[in-house]
Amino acid sequence: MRFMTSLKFIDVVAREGSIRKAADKLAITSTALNRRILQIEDEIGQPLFERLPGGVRLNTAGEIFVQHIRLQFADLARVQSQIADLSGIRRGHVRIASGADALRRLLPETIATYRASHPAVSFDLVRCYGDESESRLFSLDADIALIFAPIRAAHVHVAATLRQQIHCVMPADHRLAAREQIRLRDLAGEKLVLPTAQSGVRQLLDTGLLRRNVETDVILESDSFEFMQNFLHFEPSLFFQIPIAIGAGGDGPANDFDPRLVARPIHPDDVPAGTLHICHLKGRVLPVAAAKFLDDIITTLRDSYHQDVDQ
Amino acid sequence: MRFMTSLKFIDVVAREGSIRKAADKLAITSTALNRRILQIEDEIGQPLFERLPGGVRLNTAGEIFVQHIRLQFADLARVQSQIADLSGIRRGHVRIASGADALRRLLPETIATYRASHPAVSFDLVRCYGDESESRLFSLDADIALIFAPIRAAHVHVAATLRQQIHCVMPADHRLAAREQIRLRDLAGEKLVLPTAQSGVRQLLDTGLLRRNVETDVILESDSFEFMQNFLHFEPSLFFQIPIAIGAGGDGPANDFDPRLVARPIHPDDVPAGTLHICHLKGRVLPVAAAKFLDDIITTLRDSYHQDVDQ
DNA sequence: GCAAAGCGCTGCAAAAATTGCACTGCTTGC
DNA sequence: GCAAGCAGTGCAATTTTTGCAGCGCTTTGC
Repeated sequence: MRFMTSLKFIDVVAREGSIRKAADKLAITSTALNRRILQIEDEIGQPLFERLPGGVRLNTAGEIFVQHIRLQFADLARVQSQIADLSGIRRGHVRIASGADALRRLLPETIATYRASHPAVSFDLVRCYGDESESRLFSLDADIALIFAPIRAAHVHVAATLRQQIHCVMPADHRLAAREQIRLRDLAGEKLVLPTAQSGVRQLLDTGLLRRNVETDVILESDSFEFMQNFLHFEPSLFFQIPIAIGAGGDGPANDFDPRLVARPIHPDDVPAGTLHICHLKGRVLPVAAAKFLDDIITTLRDSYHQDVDQ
Repeated sequence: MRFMTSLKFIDVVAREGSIRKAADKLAITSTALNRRILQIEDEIGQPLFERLPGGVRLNTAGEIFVQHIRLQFADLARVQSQIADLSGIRRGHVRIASGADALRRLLPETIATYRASHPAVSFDLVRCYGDESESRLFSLDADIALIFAPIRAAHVHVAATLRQQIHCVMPADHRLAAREQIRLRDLAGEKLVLPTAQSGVRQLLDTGLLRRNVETDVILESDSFEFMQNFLHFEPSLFFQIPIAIGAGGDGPANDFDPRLVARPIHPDDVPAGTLHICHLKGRVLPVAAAKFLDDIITTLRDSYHQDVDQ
């Protein structure tokens, strides 16, 4: 897209924070890039960047303009996929930002199903915590975000929510495995494996544990659910998940939760249920492929996971 | 805006329906323009125009793309005015499409009041009928439309509505001037001066007259309310207006309705009240100036005209 | 029925722009 | 106080865009 290059250049400079670095990335000389930026600033009538000793940074006008640029790119992509649709090709690209919770089963399954009927649609999946997911929506680097945490920013539109009770995962022969529900006081003295502090699961757990003053033994902290689950086979301990991450509740053939492990819900009086938010940027027209995929996620949750989905 | 020229060119070609005509308008050669269009079609991967013997016409892909282009231009204008706002200049431009009804008092008064506090904001006013107003919103040639007629297109967002009973305007010494309300049967044999068939007032009147089979004498048809009002001084006859067009109801000093004429409402059982719609394009973020002006119109109607405004 | 006019499109040379190189002035970090 | 890294500038090379002349085509008018 020749007519978008100057705009793309500005976007990259804004991201890199330096004209020279951006020029490197764009495979042109810094002088050419510099002049393009000066020219556009001239056309706008105001500088878009502050010149700092170590590079450049967007000023307020630049922030506004770059946001406009990113929206243009996203909208152009939408228009292109819409035009491609006309010739029956049905191609497109969907960019998702998701917490680790949805990576075990929900997203792999939904994406595979979607691609079965639309093989020309490609996907981008970035695993990140709630705050980054939100900012990815805002910078239009993601079309859809799955966030298991409270939503902070006003620019996020929540298309659907799903209540999830935190479960305690343990070896099948653990003394707590006999219980139907776990109380927090049961965890006293137990060895815990916890997700990092940024995780929504951890935040919910922490408030419960702090309030009740339960003395626990946190032996491991990780941002990888897979690692934590594997760890349990080597040192008996407890870790925590939400149902969609466990894969329980799904009725497909691939309920792949490890048979040597069991999951028991924590009593809702101790730790309240959290909310999985399925979101996109407020006021944005999603590309056809992304809009359709968003529908698919919600349908999958309702039909296959038998979960109450609020829309 | 150098980086928008190619897009502007496509927009103009689409409007002109011919590359050569568009090239004339843009003050370049048709060959240069032609090649720019071929290049963009190449980048899009599909033709945007059908080549006809007498010129070119947008195909479906082109329709989608041109709509995108126009939105970009409108959004760029919004961004620019937002950036200008930062430096405290508060400039901007508001484009209005309105029926003749709002031209007597509502728009002059509201625009003047607005400009008193924002002297750097300029206005564009195009007088047109409902259908054209709607298409102007769609082609982003207008930010705001005032339409006294039913809304047809789905892409129009109605920000506020105002019920308006049609009034019959006549010389003060007319035999009907004594009545508080006019019935359609009173009009039998009267000489009528009517707005053109495209006008909302005319459409409402026609359905009433047809249903009741009233025999009338239409001596004049015009699209100019001013002309029709002046005509009444030379040949006693009846013409029709809605309150905001008469200027009645306003409590400002400029109730400029001609003292030699009087207006009497038509009985609502004969001709139902019509609706004035104040609209903008659905899903569009209006430029700051336009958004503020839209608020002002609604406030003026509510406060100064004491009209019930539905939002 | 045939010429004239109008249309989109192409080869080629001129004009205009963008780019890269060498270099300046500036600040920061060691 | 000197090297390194930054944005910006003059100038020549390069790439892109433009204009001219002309082609093939269809419609219009006599």
